[in-house]
Amino acid sequence: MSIVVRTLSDQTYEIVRRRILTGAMSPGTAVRQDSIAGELGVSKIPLREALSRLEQDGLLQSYPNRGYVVRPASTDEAAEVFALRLKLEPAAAADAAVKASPEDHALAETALSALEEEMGKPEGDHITRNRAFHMALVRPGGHVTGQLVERLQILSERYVRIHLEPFGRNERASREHREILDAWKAGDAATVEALLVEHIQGTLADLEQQLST
Amino acid sequence: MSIVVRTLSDQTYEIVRRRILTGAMSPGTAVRQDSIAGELGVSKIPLREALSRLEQDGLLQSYPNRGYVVRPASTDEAAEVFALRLKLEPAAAADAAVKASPEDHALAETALSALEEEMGKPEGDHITRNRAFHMALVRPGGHVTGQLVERLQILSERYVRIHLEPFGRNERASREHREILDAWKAGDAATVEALLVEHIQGTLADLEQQLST
DNA sequence: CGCGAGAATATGGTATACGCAACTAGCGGG
DNA sequence: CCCGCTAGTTGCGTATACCATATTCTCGCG
Repeated sequence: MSIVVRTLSDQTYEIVRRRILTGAMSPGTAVRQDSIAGELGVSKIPLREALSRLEQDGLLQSYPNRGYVVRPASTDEAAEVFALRLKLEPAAAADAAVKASPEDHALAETALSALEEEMGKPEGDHITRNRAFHMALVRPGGHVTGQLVERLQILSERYVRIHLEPFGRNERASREHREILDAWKAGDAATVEALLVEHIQGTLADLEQQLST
Repeated sequence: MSIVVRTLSDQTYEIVRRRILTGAMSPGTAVRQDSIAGELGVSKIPLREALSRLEQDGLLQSYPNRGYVVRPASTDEAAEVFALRLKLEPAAAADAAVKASPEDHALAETALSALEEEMGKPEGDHITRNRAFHMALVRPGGHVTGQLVERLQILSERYVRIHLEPFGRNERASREHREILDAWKAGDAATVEALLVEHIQGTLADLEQQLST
């Protein structure tokens, strides 16, 4: 199915990204290239490629001759990211719902199954699966749109992971996922868009509630 | 002013990007890492970092163990990119108009002057200046928004450069730039948004006319 | 107590080597 | 005659070693 062979750069990218998203590398910390490379057992080329990609993702910032620093997270940025998601993602998914092929339907169904399975486990990484599901809804609509939405999801993941994961996702989100996928597979663009707006706003509301405490 | 010290990776990135945008490296051509590195007089690390960034920009595509290929341009993609620009850029500029500081005003004014100056020269690179001006209007609004819009501009630049540059930009675009900047500096968000929609649609219309011939 | 010169550190970059995947070409068999 | 296998070749991905330079730290001196 998906690409099995991934380069070391790809794997390094994902490992470091996870560290940032989970807060294992907290905002403001400088990235020590030698130590991370040694720790992961890779050399500078794949490591630097990974860092370069993370900078474009907005998770790192580079200062010439001083290296990379983990970009701070802020409530302002969270608001910006969610506003952009609301502007792009529902419409993109609605558009994709019309264009999706049977294989796309199968992929989305698989993604949701994987997510639901992971929701059961207490230590499961359901946030990654959640992103995969959301992306499956958007991808058939267009390559560029998909890339932009994915980037926003990566950024929003920081906030969701930090503030919402500890409490476990509520049942509402699961129910909504099912409804969204059903409308999506039926090609019902308007319903997909409406449900997704609601769904993202729901996540945002949960987030704001946590942030305000 | 802008950062003076730029890494070799940055410079390599810009050189290769320009080659792709101008069509010097046409879609479908494989990127021969050794030859390009030799030609530019850089080693693999900066070259590969540049290619990695260009892949995220959507200008290259990598196939593991087979290297990078210049991504094809298509009318479909052009339509997608312009639809996204219309969805994001006018609102972003309108938002930025409200937030912009006096320094931001000065930067935008400078960017427009630079653009107009370049418009006079027949061989001038006014497309790069055009992007800089558009970005100056958006940047004060938010970091993430700015990055997304910039990415869309880079992609749209391919089509503008190939299909519109040979004919020189018309007078209308110049007049519109002035009007947009005036409204922007006045903080008149609604007008900025309306004018920018019109402006982008105008470019798109020119493009479609060229593509249909 | 402040400051400046040198030491220590880390980044950015080069050169080189090597394994391995993927393309190519030629050879042999059905 | 064509197909499939095999050997050679190309070029990517990665590692290692090394250097130059910019930054940071330290420590002694005024």
